[in-house]
This record gives sequence, C-alpha cells and structure tokens, in this order.
Amino acid sequence: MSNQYTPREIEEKWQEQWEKDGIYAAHDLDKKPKFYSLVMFPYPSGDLHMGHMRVYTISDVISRQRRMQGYNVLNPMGWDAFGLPAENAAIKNKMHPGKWTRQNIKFMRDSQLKKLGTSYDWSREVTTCEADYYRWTQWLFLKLYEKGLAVRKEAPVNWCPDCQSVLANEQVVDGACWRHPETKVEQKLMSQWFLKITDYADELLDDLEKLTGWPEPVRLMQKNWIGRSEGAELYFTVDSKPNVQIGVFTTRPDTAYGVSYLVLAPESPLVQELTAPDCLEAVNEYVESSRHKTELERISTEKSKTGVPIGASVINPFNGESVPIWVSDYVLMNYGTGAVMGVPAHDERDFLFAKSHGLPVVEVISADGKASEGELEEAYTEPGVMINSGPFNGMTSPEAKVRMTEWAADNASGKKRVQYRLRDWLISRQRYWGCPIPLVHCPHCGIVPVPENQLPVELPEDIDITGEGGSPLTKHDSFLKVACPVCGKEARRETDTMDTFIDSSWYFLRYADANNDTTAFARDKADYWMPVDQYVGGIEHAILHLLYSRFFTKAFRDIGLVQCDEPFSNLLSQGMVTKYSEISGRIEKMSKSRGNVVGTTAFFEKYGADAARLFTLFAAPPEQELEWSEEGAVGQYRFLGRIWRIVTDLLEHKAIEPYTGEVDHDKLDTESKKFHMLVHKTLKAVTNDLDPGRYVFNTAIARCIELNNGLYKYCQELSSGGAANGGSTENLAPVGEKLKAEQRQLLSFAVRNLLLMLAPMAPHLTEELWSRTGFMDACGSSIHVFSWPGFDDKLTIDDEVELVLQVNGKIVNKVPCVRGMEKAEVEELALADEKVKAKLNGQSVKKVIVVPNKLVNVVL
RNA sequence: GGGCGAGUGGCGGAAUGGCAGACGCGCUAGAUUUAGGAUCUAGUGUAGCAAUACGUGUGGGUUCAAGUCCCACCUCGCCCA
Repeated sequence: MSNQYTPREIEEKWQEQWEKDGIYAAHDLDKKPKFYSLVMFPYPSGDLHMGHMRVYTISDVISRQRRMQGYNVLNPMGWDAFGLPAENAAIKNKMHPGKWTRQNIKFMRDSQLKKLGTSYDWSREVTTCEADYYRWTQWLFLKLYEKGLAVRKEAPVNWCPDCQSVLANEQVVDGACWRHPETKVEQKLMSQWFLKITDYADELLDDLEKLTGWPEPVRLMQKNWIGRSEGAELYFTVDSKPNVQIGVFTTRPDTAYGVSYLVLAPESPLVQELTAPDCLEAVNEYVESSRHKTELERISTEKSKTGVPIGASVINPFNGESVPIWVSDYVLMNYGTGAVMGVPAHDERDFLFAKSHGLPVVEVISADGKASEGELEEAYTEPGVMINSGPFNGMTSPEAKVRMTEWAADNASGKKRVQYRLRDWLISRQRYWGCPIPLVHCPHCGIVPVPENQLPVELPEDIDITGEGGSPLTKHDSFLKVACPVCGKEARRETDTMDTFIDSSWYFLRYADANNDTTAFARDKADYWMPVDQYVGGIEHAILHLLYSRFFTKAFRDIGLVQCDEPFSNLLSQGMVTKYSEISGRIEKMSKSRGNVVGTTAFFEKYGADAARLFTLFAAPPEQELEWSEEGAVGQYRFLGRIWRIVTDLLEHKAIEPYTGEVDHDKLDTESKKFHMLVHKTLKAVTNDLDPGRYVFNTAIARCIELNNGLYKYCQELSSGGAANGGSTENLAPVGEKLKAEQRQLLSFAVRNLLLMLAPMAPHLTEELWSRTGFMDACGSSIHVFSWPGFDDKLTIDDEVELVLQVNGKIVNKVPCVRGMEKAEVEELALADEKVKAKLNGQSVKKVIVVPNKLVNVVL
C-alpha cells in the first residue's frame, strides 16, 4: 500500500470503476425526487483548457451533492457539434467537417471530461450533428412550421462576405461578423426563413418575473433585448395622394405638434412610390450609398445625420400642417414601420438631422410651460408641460401622451401600439455544416414540407468544401434533386441549413429521452425531468441561447409536446477564468489566441483532477472572475496530501476503524468534546454553503481545511496526552491501542464526515480513502452514492462565548461569558470590567447597548 | 451617452449593520532530513521595543455601531446604444 498521495495511480482506476458500475445513471420516472442538473454543452473545438473546466466542475459538484442528498439526478453531457469552425477547419486541413468534429469529440470526452472525474450519465450523450439528433431537430422544425411559427420572408439581412452567409442581428458585433471581427457586415435583401419569436415577446417578457432563480443582470439583459415600448402609431396622409397614409410608430405621441418633417427608411417601398421625378436621381444615389452602412453607423447619435428630401409632403393629422418627407438611413426598415416623424425639439437624433438640413425646430414641451428664449441648444427629452399644442396646451406631457393617442384613435389618425426591439429570428444559413431545413421547393406545389417518415433529410457526406461560392449543397445534384412529396414531379430541396442556435434550443429536452428513435422525446419523460433544476453556463449566453430556449419551450408547450413553460428554474452564470498573457502583458480571459492557456493533460498528470477541481472551486466564488495560478493550485494539492497522510497514518496506527455510528458526546473529555463540536459545526457550515442558490464552494472548502487542521491538532494533543508516538513527523497519528474507545470512534467519525463532505469536490481521493479505511465495505457502497451527512445542531453551539466590550464603539476588551446571560447581568459585567472602567474614567454613562452573546457597547 | 456590477494585506479572497483580513498562496523562524521546490510546528495588515495608534478607492451622511445602508465623485469591468 503506497503511503504517498499519487493522483495518477488512483484517478483513472476509480473513473473506470464508476463507469463499470454505472453509479451515475439517471432513472426515468423514478419515484425519488428528481434533480435535473445541466451544464451548457460545449462546441467540440478540439481542446479544452483549465478555463473551460471551471463550468464542468461547478455543475458536477452540484450534481454529486444532490445525488448524495437522495435525489434522482440527471447530469447529462453532449456536443453542440454543428457550426462554422468545423467547415473552416475542413477548408484549412482538407478534412471533412464530420471527421474533424467526431475526432474532437472523442478526445474531449475520453481524455478531458472523463479525466476530470465528472459524473455524467454518458448513455444520454447527444451530438447535434448526428442524424439521430438532427432528424428530430428537423421534425421539431416541421412542428413549428405547421403551427405557423416558421415563415419565409423577404428581408434585409446581415451578410458576412467571409462566411458567405446571413447572420442574425445577435451575431453582428460592432458592425462586424462575430467570427470575423475584421469583416464588415453588408446589408442584402433576401428571401429567408424566420421563426416568429415575436409572437411570444410578451410572454417571454412577463415570465422573466417568475425566474427568481436567475441572476438579476441576466433577467435585465433579456428584458432590454425584448425591448417592449408602448406608444402609438400615427397616420400621416400624403399631400398629393390622399389615399396613401404613412404610419409611423412613436413612443412620444405627445410631441406630435412639433413634427417638422417625416423620414422614410431607404429600404421603404414608399420611397420609390412617392419620390418626385426631379428628386429621383438624388434619392436613388442616397439609397444606394446607405446600403453599405452598418446598422450601428446608421443609428449612432454621435455622427451627423445624412438624408435627402423626396419631393413629397404629408399632412400632420393634429394641426393639418404640411411637412416634407425625407429619406434618411437613421431610420431602419425592420423596426416599427420603417418611417418616423421628425420632432427636432424633443429627440436627439431628429435635432441633429434638422440642424444639418435647415429644418424648423418647433418646441411643444418645456419644463415650466413657457417657450424657451432664443433657439434651443439641444433636444429637450424630459417630460414637461405642453405648449404650442392646440387643445393640449397646459397638460403635463405624460397626460398628453394618453389624451393625444385617444384623440388620434377617435379621429382615425392613429392607435395605441406596442413595439418590440426583439425581431423575428432569422434562421437560414447558406452553409453546409448545419441541420438541413426539411422543405422542398416544387414548381407546381410551392413550398412543401418533407413528410415525417422521410426524415432525416441527411447531409450528404461526399462533398468538396472550398469555402468559396456559397454552400456546396447548391451544387450537389443528388441532394438537390428530389421528387415533390405531393405531386411527385421533380422539385428542388431547400439548400439552407439552420442556425446552430436551433440545435441548442432543445437539447435539454432530448436528454430526458435521448435514445428514443420514434419521437424527439416522450412526453412523460420530458414532463418528469423538466424543468432543469440547475443550469450552469457562461454569461455570454445570457441573451441568445437562453431566450431561444425559452421560446422553444413555450412553443412546444403550445404544440403539446411538453408541459412546462420555462426550461430553466435556476441559473448560475460562472465567471470567466483569466491568466496573465505574455502577448498583451495583461491579465485576460484564458484563450488560445491570447497564449495564456493551461492545458488539462499536463496538469492532471502533475497534480491530479481533484486538485484542479478544488482550486477552481476555492479560488473565487463561482460567479466571480477567477485568476488561474499554479501556486494556488499547489495549495489545494497540498491540502489533499495532508488529508491523505493523516488518514493513512491513522489507519496504520489503528487509530480509526470503519465505525458508522454516532459519538456519545457526554463520554468525551474536554479536548475531544471541542473537536467533536468542530466536526458538527463544519457539517452545518458546509451543508449551508452548498445549499441551492448559495453555492459558495470557496468557503465550503475553507471549512473543510479547517476541520482537517483541527484533526491534525487533535491528533497532536492525543499523542502528547499519553498515546504518544515519539513526536516524529513521520508519525502524525496517535497509537490506536493507547486510545480510549470513544476517542477512536471520534477520530473515525471525523474522518468519515470529512471524506463525505469533500466527496462532491474531490471525488477520487475521497473514494480511495473511503475504500482504504473500510467504510466502503462497512457502508456497502461507493462514497458517491452514500448519503450526505447530517449534524446535531446542539453540538454546533458553544456554551461559552467571547463577549466584546466596547466604549463608544471602540473595542476595549474581550471577556469569556456564559451563553444566554440576561441583558442586565451582561451590562453589569461590562461596567465592572477594569479596562472599561479605565476608559470611562468616571464619566457618566449615557446608555448601554447589549447584543446578546456577542457584544456590549457603553456609550458616553 | 445609458444601464448594471466591482474596488478589502505582497497576492486570491472571508465577514445575517456588531471582534475587518476566515481559508489558501507567498514570506519569516524552528524541527526533521545526506539533500529539500518534501513534511511538521509557530508567526505574518501597517507604524512602533512597547503600551498604543492607524487601517476596506475618495469625500460627505445615517447609526450606539458602517467593508456592509444613503448621497456625490474617481477607477476598472461587463452589457446596451
């Protein structure tokens, strides 16, 4: 039996044993209470580093502890395996995306995640790029299509020339592609598939209230993203064409008397319809130039606003005045109606626009109800009192907002309207490595869904990926040509694939029934496991992935596939892992490109997975940033070594035995009582720290270290008190035969509980010692399926407390005191204290504050 | 420009409004050792021999009592524009 702690020798052994025994299997429909623990599944990019490991460690510890607490735990893992990097790698290495992906998965699963000692139920592994998964992605798409939630629309889209693909708005960062920060995104008009997430805008917003287990910042981000704003749509009749009305959405109908022009988005069809012949050339030129601008450039409040008049005008329904129509690219076609009313006096962007084009500024709201003297310096956007607004003068602007909307509705000039920032989800991608959209274009029948029994529409493997000229699917004849499912005549397959966010918007449902080959997931299993009880993942998915998943869950509920209406009850957003980067000279997020990664293999070899796990948990609370330091990790390696040494030494000296009972406190001597209470105090603190919603692993580990330190000290005392062993550092433990039975029981009790508390965090070491100490045989199970230990609350409260004595809030003395002393008695004790008396120096006492069992403050 | 969050020893970080700095790293000393980047023991906020004084980004405030609550500001981070 080796007496050295060598993680290499034990970790792999137990990993194999656990897998063989299947102790982490989840049981569908079991009577035990369920706990669904989920971590955001990774993209199989090829190599995980210690930074990535943080999230898996956190989620694994939660799963393991819940399992010990008697829950039927579902802790699955899979791969978000479709996506661009596979195609890029294919172009670079001349390797098929499928081969590249599968080889990465194998490495990440077998050589990284398993070596971390994770407790996944691998029988439920899902891989989104395999036909047995994407078949159901397609099936679910068809369900959404039947429900009218998948629609084809002509729309201006963000086009990345590098990807040769359309990007969702969320994938455009600072006007550039999220994968190609150097590449400016272009605007292009195309026919595309959309999912109507806006149908659920209100529910997605309202239900954020229910998500009390989510971090507040994430809920706020979602709220802002949905961006509900209440206002009105107002109709402006075109001067020369009384049958044409232009609707504008505004959140400020109260400023309608201040309208001095109206603006159309360059993409608006009305531009072509209404432009006067003599303005046509200038307008066309302007429309053309705006096509090359990014959305950010267009709506920025910092730059001056460009635009040209189109030579037509509209009537303001409130005052009957005629105002000119302009075209300007600060108006976006896909927000509101693609037309806005210009109120320079009360909107920053309108103010800029009016100033640079010499348009009038009409003030209709002011702070005090009086018009400003001279010209306005800037737009007044605050609420105020109405002026220059006919019958609405004198009202406060919020009141006028309501009244003017009513007036417009009564006069067929407008209506109340709610507008969202959230837009429909554009899912078409002109890419190969994604889930094919299961539709067929038939010249006779139009768009025809592929019948369910013909699914999956498989991605052809015999393909040549060059990265040029769009998707290779458009050139693959046998994929392209298909008989129309309705009329049987020759038709063409849809060649667009789906946005990969679709794959990850339902994977949590597939885990509930991962091997079902007759449907996406059986209703009863999904209803049993859902919702996810604890989801753990990065803050970078705070908006997109979480919003899409919520949308899918709600849509599936309405289709009748599942009962729950929110997928994730509790969410933990772990902070990123950082490290000093030689390249930038700064502490930055750990990543390959920054050259500051710490690999898993070398680290596991040297210190073991348990030390890696403990350090990630110990260095910072989970939602905070964590700076990786090898020295810090060594500290945890040492802690594990200290447990190892003391336990193996106790064992060798026969000072512990596989004693599974409690300890009779009354039989213990004073020192033993103290140590016995330390064990109970630690059990209480650690259980509390691992409580749902708290998850402060750093302090839980600190408590375990304290208990271990206490164990060393107790052993020292036992040795010097008769059970001596010579004081050699080789022998930490007292000699077993010289100990009293209850002292041996206490030592065994302490070791047993220390191992149990650490089991979720350091699964290998604890299992090895559980086995070596004989607890495994005595309890008849792996430590990881044994029950989480309880504690006796009475033994966590000391009889004697240290009373802090203050004079005027400053600490003067500390005295021991019996717990539960009466206030008057405590007051007396404090005033009789020599040091307090010295401070008082005969001055009269104004009052005395007593905090029971803690503190006395004498105020002069 | 707006919103949110965070500033505590040499470092990572602890503190239901009630003893600031738990726990770890680092450092110092001792023990053990052929050796130590192993191990064990003790110490370690700053100044001071000491008693003591001062200490949680800055400035105000509330309170018997503030790292914690309120106001203003500074710095950093994230998100949105």
